[in-house]
Amino acid sequence: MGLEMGDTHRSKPRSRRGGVRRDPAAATISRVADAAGVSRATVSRVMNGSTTVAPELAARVRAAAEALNYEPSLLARSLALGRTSTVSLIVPDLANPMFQDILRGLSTAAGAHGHRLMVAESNENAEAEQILAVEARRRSDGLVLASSRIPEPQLRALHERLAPLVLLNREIPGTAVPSLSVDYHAGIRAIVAHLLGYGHRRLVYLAGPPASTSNTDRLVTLRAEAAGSPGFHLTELDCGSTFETGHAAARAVLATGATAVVAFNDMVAFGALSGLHELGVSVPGQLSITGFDDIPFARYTTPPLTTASIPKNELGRQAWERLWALMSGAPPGYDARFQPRLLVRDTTGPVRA
Amino acid sequence: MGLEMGDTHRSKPRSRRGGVRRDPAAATISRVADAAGVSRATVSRVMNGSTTVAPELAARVRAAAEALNYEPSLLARSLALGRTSTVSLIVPDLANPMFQDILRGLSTAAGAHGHRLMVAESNENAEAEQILAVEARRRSDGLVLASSRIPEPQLRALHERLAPLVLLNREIPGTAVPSLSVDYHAGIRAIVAHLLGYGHRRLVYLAGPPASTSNTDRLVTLRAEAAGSPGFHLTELDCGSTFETGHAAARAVLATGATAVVAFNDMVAFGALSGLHELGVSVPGQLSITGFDDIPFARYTTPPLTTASIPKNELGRQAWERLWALMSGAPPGYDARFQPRLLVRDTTGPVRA
DNA sequence: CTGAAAGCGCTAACAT
DNA sequence: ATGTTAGCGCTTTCAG
Repeated sequence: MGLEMGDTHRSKPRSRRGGVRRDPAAATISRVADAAGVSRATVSRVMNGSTTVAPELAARVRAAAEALNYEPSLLARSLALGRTSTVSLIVPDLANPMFQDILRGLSTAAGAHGHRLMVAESNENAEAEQILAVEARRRSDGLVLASSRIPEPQLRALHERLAPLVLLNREIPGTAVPSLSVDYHAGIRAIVAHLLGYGHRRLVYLAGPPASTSNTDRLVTLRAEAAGSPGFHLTELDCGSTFETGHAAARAVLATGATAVVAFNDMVAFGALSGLHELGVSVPGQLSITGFDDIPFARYTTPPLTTASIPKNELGRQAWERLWALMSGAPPGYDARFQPRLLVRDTTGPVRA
Repeated sequence: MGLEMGDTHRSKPRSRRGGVRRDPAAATISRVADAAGVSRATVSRVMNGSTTVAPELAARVRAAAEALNYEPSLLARSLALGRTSTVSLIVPDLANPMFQDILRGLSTAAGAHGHRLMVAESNENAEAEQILAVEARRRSDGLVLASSRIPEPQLRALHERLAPLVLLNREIPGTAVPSLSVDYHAGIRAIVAHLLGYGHRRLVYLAGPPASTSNTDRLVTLRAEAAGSPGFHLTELDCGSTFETGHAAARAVLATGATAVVAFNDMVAFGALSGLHELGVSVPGQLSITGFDDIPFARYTTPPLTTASIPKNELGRQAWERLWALMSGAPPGYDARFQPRLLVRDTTGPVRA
């Protein structure tokens, strides 16, 4: 099949200057072209399935590629094409199932369109997140920021450099950055109404990370509700967003004398539940607990957790849709604010007489 | 500061051929060079912190870069350098906390060395995994395959194309591919001994995905133990690796008449626990249950799950070390097989009289 | 210390 | 239908 190597495409001697070739034996488009006795353009055409190549030539090219174990460099291809077919996602905490679900939704949707996903975790650190965001964006064609902890001014200053950008649980008012979020206000109202209906009047809120805007949302609504309902007493406890912080807060919760605890999210609720259990407190007998997010484990705890469910996977999926639209110059969909669905399970009950 | 634009570095007119520039206004090294009145080489030197540049020139370059909002193209840089500073991870199931922990360990370690992580999920599909693996590898400098479901022959055929490659919970005997794994045999033996000590003689194994080699390991040991202990009766139930499958298996578990269930992993154990709970079965009163992995939730279930703990984060961290060694031409560390630690919690107890 | 030029591997407009 | 060539944006050797 005449697969000998030549150098017909390199008029000047290859003097091993410039960039570093990793594997000197690696097959390149030029080698394949030489081996098949065609031009690189033809090889490129064949590799990309162009129909305008004579069957015989195409066969020769394929044989050469096969023989040389040729695999086009995606890097070079990306550079030439101006796109990487990769998008990035940044989350505050990979350990949180909530973000993992978003990750899955995004990964799946992007994958279905031939795109890969790059992930990075900011560890709840706003500084780190900014660096990561810029770098991640530079390595890919688009970026999704989930529950970004970046303060508004910085985010506002940054958003143009990050475009195409999609925000999850965050928005930049006055800009066209697509945003998908959850109506935490509504979720909290539903939780409070549920608790009030059971006769609870003394609630304690296990607050999440201060940089979390959704924590602020919850707080604002909680305070408003407390202010609006006579006899409704609210205590706020700084907590965090993890099992551990929820678990550690058990004793403090007890000390407040509250009859119901509204946890920042399911992880915290789960931790508190466990901590309370260790202290011999029965739930919901002595104390009611609510979570937020409805992570997969929530329905399997004992007792199953009352929580506000949000469409995590959908958030990821739709983030992809918005991003894809942005990347292809189409109009992104309208911003959406998903309404949480209250799932009354067994960690809440009537207040003890 | 003389930041006007010029075209001194383009002898031929830029006729907008070849590759597609995404953003025509984007700052490139050439523009910065022109603006600063220096060569691209100098800009490159400055951007990469070379000390051999005259302070005055360096300042001019920095000013120009700043003014133009210049950000070097990581893509072009990667092409020239021959490396992407990115590594990839492929897991069967992103929903499994076990893999998420590995992901975190790897992500953190890689990040600390200035590398980014790319993830893909094979959804327990061996075919998809092979495609993903090859592509992921082509986009990055190295690959980690976690609990790969790729059959041995294919994996063996593929491993050279995937190098630098590190395997987690999998190995290719006879090759030099670094492998980090868990001694499932030992873990299962510890679990069985624990159960036998409580007087259990009829066990049921909730089997994981058939393609999982670690499932095979568990099975082999379980059968050996059963064969070696008179009176020890083992039933095998095909199950899977998720909550749902564990939950769905509850009734079947009961039907076996076993007094203890050995679940493939914590997720399955958790699902079974929940399913049994719904059927009014008390654990460990009527039935004992064990998991495997010790995912974060395991200690928070009610009752807390008896399981075999494995160093998930460490697996990710060390995977990075091996990969990094491979990529830098250093000898990778020795293969390691971590010994699970049995964590006796409250889902196991004496067999009912 | 700086610049010129070759090179990384691929794509696509243009010409034949 | 195929080849030629310019170009993607950066790095690095070499010469001065």
